[in-house]
Amino acid sequence: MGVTLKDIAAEAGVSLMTVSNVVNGKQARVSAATRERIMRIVKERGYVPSASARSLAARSSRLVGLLVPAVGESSLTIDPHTVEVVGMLERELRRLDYHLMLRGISRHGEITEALRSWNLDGAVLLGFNDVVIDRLTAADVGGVALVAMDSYSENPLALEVRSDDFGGAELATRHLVGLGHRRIAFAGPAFSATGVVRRRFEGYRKVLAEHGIGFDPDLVSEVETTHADGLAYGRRLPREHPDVTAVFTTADILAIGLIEGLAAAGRSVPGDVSVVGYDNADLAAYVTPKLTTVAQDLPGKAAEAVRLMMDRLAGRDRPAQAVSLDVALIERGTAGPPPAR
Amino acid sequence: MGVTLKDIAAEAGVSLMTVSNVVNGKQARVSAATRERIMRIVKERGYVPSASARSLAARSSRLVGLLVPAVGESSLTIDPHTVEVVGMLERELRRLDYHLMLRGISRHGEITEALRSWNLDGAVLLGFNDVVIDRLTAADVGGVALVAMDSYSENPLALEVRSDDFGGAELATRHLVGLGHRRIAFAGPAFSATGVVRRRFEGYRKVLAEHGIGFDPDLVSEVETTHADGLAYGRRLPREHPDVTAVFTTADILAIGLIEGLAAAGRSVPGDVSVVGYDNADLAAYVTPKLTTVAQDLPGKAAEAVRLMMDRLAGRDRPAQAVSLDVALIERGTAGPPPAR
DNA sequence: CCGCCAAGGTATAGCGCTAAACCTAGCATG
DNA sequence: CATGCTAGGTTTAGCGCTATACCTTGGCGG
Repeated sequence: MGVTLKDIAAEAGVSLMTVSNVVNGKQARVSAATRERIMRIVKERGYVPSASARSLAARSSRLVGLLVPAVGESSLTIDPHTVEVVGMLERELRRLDYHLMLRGISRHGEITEALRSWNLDGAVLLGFNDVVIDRLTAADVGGVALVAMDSYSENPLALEVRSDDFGGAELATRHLVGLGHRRIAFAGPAFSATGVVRRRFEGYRKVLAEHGIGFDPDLVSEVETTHADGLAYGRRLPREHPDVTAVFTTADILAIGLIEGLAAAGRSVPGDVSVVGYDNADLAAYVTPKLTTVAQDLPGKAAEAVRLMMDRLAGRDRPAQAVSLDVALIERGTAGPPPAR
Repeated sequence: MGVTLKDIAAEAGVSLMTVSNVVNGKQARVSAATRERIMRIVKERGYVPSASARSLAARSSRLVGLLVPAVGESSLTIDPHTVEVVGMLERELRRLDYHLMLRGISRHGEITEALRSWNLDGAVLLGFNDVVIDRLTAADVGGVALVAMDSYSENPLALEVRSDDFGGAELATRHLVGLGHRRIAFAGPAFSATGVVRRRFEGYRKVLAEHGIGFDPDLVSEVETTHADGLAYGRRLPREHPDVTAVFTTADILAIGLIEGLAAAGRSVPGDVSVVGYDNADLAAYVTPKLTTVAQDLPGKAAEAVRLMMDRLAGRDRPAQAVSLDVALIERGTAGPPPAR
């Protein structure tokens, strides 16, 4: 069916290797005239190299895995703010003539399997918690450039790209403190899920301490990153902690649920309670009032991931194996001064 | 580095083909005792088959492409409601032991290249307009099972999965008419982009006609599927057509922008103007008031796409090569009776 | 005039796997 | 006893490509 190197070689009256060299741009070995003749035939015949044959012979696949957790039989958990990163990764990699394989991972061993089976040159780990990354051993990932996103494992096998979560939390909390809030709650998922939440929590605590505000563990709530859980939290918050005037959350979707819950409990935002989200999802700008939130540098994240991976593939590792990207506070309508007593 | 069939064969004292047969579950050829011995060694040594070698030798890759338009150097255009479909596709395919390759397509020839280079068994075309699909010729796709999503090309080379766009529009428009609206505008992107919008438009027209409501082309506006364009449209609508009391839009995000624009122009939803969206995106439930919209069967879409593809791969094509999935109207808070005069 | 080198190739040997044809007991059958 | 069949393998011949070693020229310095 397909045109192969051999066909081209026969038509051009040269050896197969010469065609291979031309197709792969190995300039040194071929005269300009031959090269042009071959290229013309390649175009004419619509020759497309076989990636599997290449990968087999060259022991490099120019394939990068995009590994995403898949809980059991359920669908992939690509949250909306991750989608953008995926799109950007694909573009960057395509520019470098790499391809992306999307793979859900439900058991730990599947990471290894995917890497080995497809002979992946690299992989991006999206949304895995640090434990999974720490469990990867050198035996698992021989020679594969692994980039973990938003992890705080210090596993030297994995390159890491993340936002400055500590700094983002500082920004948000400082903003609330600056507006005059003193009873500021923290809502986010369990720490164990990923170091990200812990870093944000630590940023929050640090700012409280800086301003001499006593830390009250009661104001820290474990809330999943969903609208429903945010809603439930918002409903009970005024009852359980009527003195809370502001909430820092670790996700926009949670914040939006929270605001709806507060409304259901008769509290207005930002009149009675201020809310700050995290991620600056598109949707943050679509709700009313528009959400004050912390924005991550998504394009930067994708670009850094690719850069780190390419550096490792090229063997030029640099000292900094973990990159932390800047964040910014986006002030919109959900954070204001606390209500006058 | 990797363990190969040969290693296992040597250790088990059998030929390489026997191991291959065991690994691939070709029961007939191997005794149970041998099979178990081999499986044990396979487990012990952590053998993982090489996908490239398989794909080369077997002329089938168990790889499915997910082809998405990429405009020039820009990032992939996976809209949020598409992401869910992607996740579901991945899961379904993984269950069947297929893998997914995500690939942005910026030039027409790239579809062919991707198919051939990786020896894809199948591909899902996401978000391409009908023209692109019509341009695919048999030469391009020899033997590849192509499934186009949301297209209305009648190209026999492509299997097609879509929602009942005509019916969805009927549902929405009928709902508005039922509430008493007579001046109902239609807002969506240009028809040329995809047959989807045209089908929705036709559904809208049909219901108007059914109820003896004259069709006014002035009430049809070309608005891109973005918040910004919806906003702009909402701002100018009351000025240009003060008598319009309802708008049917082809996308939630557009509808949400529209509502904000109407508010800016001093019109309230649904008090002054009713709005119906399309897609039932998550965000439709997060805005205030919650958006009345048409829901598509996303899981069904993914499942049908995989089913059609597997049927074609197995050679059991059925007559219906295009599947149309049911839609449902989700009544929430943005559609009500027209204001009393 | 010889040795040597660079330029421009070619020949060979796989990469790891599978499809297909082939082999060989051992046993039942007519 | 020749025949055929089946179970349980083995052998052979690639799939399309790349790495590596090798082979020719012709030109040039010594």
